[in-house]
Parts: sequence; structure tokens; C-alpha cells
Amino acid sequence: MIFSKTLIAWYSNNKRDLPWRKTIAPYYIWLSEIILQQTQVKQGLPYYERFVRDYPTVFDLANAPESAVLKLWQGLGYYSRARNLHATAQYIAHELNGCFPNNYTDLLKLKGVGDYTASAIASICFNEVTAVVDGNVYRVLSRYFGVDTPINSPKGAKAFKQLAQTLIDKARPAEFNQAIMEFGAIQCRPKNPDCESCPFAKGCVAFNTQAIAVLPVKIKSAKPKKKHFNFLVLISKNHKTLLEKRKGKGIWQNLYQFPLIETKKDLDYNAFKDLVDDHSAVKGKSFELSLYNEVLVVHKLSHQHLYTRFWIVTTDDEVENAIPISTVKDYAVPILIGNFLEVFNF
DNA sequence: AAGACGGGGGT
DNA sequence: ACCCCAGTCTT
Repeated sequence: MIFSKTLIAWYSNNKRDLPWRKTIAPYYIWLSEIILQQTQVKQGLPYYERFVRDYPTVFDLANAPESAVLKLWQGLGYYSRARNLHATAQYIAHELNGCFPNNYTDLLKLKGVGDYTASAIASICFNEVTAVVDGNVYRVLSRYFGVDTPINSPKGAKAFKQLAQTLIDKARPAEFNQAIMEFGAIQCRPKNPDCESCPFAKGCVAFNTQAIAVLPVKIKSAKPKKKHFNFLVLISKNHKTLLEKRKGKGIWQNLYQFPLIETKKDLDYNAFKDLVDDHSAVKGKSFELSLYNEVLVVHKLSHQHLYTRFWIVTTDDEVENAIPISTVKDYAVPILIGNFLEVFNF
């Protein structure tokens, strides 16, 4: 109880003014929580503003084509969030008459809503006493209580959820949940936390045992895999180019890209030219190939490093399924492609 | 239990 | 180079 008292007092003095704190409407809270998954407030904020502007109700979001939702999500990453967001909006609009589930258990059944998000919505919108556990909460609790169970293990997830649940203010679950996250983001930061002015310093195990730097404990993840991407930037008759929609299970599902040739290693011009000769886009056509970037573009994701070259393919022939270059901007593309489009003078 | 899934920012 | 971010889903 003293913990939550101190925490909520800190929160009332230090909380940021954020748009989703001015409402408890489930649609807006849900939207903000999905956007903020694995995403810092600073990065997510402009996306939230644009989604609220373009889709003011869950019906507006449900009635939009997925392509438009992905376009608005472009650059935010983890695109399954956008696909699930859209699917869930359709489910709520069409199956539930626009009414969100009003408790943790039912919220948890929604696509893209896991333990954290279900707890956040249930507490903020419906005052349900269910504790959120996100990266901030792991950090605050592991340090204050000196818990060294790895946070990214099933055991850790269970232990920290349980601990948070014992601490939550049963009279003000929404305040408590938002307070502990805000405290982790602003005061109990990963690096250089502000322990000097921290109201919890006296009772903080990590602070009193010089363990701030080693908590929370996290199991190391595998090193990113290296891949070689070669994009064919076609420029054909009548100022057209070719985009393909990514399908299957991998990254950037349902986003668009230039025709891709993935290779095991970096190829020189002649070796790559042989591959292009066999590519369906230009098979049997006369074309000219030139390398756009002598220096590899390295695009780093959390689980893979993409070593990328853009190849310009010009032809005077007609190309099947080519689209006007002026319409490329309307497609949702990975930021790797988006960056290229910004500097390339089509 | 371990990977896959993005992109930006901090140290 | 490595870590983290208002995590979730699949294998």
C-alpha cells in the first residue's frame, strides 16, 4: 500500500501529457496500446494522431481496406500489429456491434491482444484490478525488490505478474498501472536511472546493493542472421515499374517491394546479371542493368541484418503488371524501400 | 523454451 | 556493437 501511495504521488507530479490519457474510450485505449507495443511513446505518438484522425471510430477502421491501414502503419514495424488491428476492428464492428469486450478474459481473446494489452484495457477502461507487466514494470520491480529471475522466461513472466498483482492499488488500478509504466520510462530508466531524486531509493534493493546495472536479468537472444537482398528497380516503357506484394510468413507480410532476388552472398555484376536474365520480370526481354548503390545498404532488424543492393533495370519493352511510377507512393512499403524511394530520382 | 517479427534511439 | 522500447504469436 505504501508502494502504490508513493508511486501514484510520483505519477501525479511527473506524468506526461499524452492524448490517450484524456479518454477511457476502449477504442482509443486499444489503439494506443497496440501502437505502443515494443514502441517508444515518442515514435508511436504521431501514428496515434494519424490513426485517430483518419479512423475516428472502430467502424471507420473496420471499413478501410487493409492496404490503407498498412500504409498508415508504414515505418512503425511489427506489421502483424496492423493486420491484427484491422481484423479485430472488423470483428468488433461487425460481430459485436462496435462494443469492446469489457473484461480481461474476453479482451485476451482478441487477435493481437496478449496479457499486457488485455490488462491495460481492462484496468484503464473498466477499472478491473489486473496488473500490467511490460518492460518498464519488469525493470522497476526487479530493481526495487532485487528479483533476478530472467524476465524473458515463462517463470519470470509468472513471478512478475504475480508480484505486480499483489502491489496494485485495488481502488485505483488504472492509475497504478499507468504510474508504474511511466515511472519506469522516466525515472527508473534502463541506463542512467535517476536514483538521486528517486522516492523509492531508500527501500530499493538494487540501489542499496549496487545492482542497478545488472537488473533486470534477461536471457540473451540469438545473433541476427545475415541476408543478401537484391531489388530490381524496373523502369519500363511509359514510365512504369514493378512492385510485388510480399506473401507467406516472413517479414513485411502484405507490404510491397521491388522484385527481390535473395542470394547467399554478395554477387558481382556479371554473376548477378545471369540471375536477372532468368528472372520472370524480364525473361526474354532486352534490358540494361546497372547497380545503383556501390556501397551496400545495411538494414538492421532485431533478428536479421539485410545487406542490400538496388539494381536499375531499364527496358523499352512492355512489362506485364507494371504500374505507373507516379503511383508507387500509394503502396505500403518497408522502410528499407521507403528510404530508397526518397533519394532515388525516378 | 526459443524464434520470428521492425524500426528508432541511447550508450 | 549492444541494449531497450506501454509484446504477441508461432513453432
